Amino acid sequence: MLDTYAVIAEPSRRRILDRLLQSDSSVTELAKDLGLSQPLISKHLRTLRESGLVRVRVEAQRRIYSLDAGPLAEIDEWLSAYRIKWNQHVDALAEHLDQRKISREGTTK
Amino acid sequence: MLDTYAVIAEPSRRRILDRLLQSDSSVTELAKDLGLSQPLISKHLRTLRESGLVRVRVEAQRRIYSLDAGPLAEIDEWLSAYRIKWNQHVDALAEHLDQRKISREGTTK
DNA sequence: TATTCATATAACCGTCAATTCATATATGGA
DNA sequence: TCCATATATGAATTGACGGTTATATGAATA
Repeated sequence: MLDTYAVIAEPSRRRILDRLLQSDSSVTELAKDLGLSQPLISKHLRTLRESGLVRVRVEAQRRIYSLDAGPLAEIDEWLSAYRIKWNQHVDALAEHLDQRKISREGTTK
Repeated sequence: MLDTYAVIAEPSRRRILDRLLQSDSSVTELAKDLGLSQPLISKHLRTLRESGLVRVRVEAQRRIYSLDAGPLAEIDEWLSAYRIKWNQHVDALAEHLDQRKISREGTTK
């Protein structure tokens, strides 16, 4: 089973969470809203369920998924040790982004 | 190239960052402290470098790595939308506990 | 009951990252 | 110059994960 860090490393799963932040949703509704296949959504929801980030309730044939942000607190705690630091390094960040931009300008992608 | 979420999804890389939070360090020192092989540390450091989370300076034969927490701000921002949710959860829990407390206050027990 | 809707899951494939081993590069010191 | 130290990197392996297709399960409905 994936830990919370690995779970939110996946962009589609973050989109699912962002969507559930707005309102609870069924699987089909999520698939339609995010433009992803139903099996893929179901798979991601399984991962999210197993990591405790979403919960399900059954309504007739539908499964309604809702957000549980609790597990994200662990990451927030880990980040807190770094929060003091990044203000000190704003200049370095800007410089780094410039470097990345320059790197990408030579690529086909 | 991995994005910041993927970079910190790797436990060893988080350990490297945690280590660098204490003090700057050479590759060999990191390898020794974390009990990982030198090539592995170098590879993780490359990833961390490319994502802007660490910087290097050369001191004789050594490369001294230091932390740059800047990119973590992106994750912190993403989390901020959820922060209110787990506070709600905590509030709800606290309220629930308060209710129980109030209930008990009427009883002889 | 037959059918349709909603969801989960199995089987499979391709990709990609983590890890190890061996080696290259570069610096400092004898 | 020769050797040791410090680090990076290439090659190869392995395993895990995202995504698709096809199918199973089960509930609602005509």
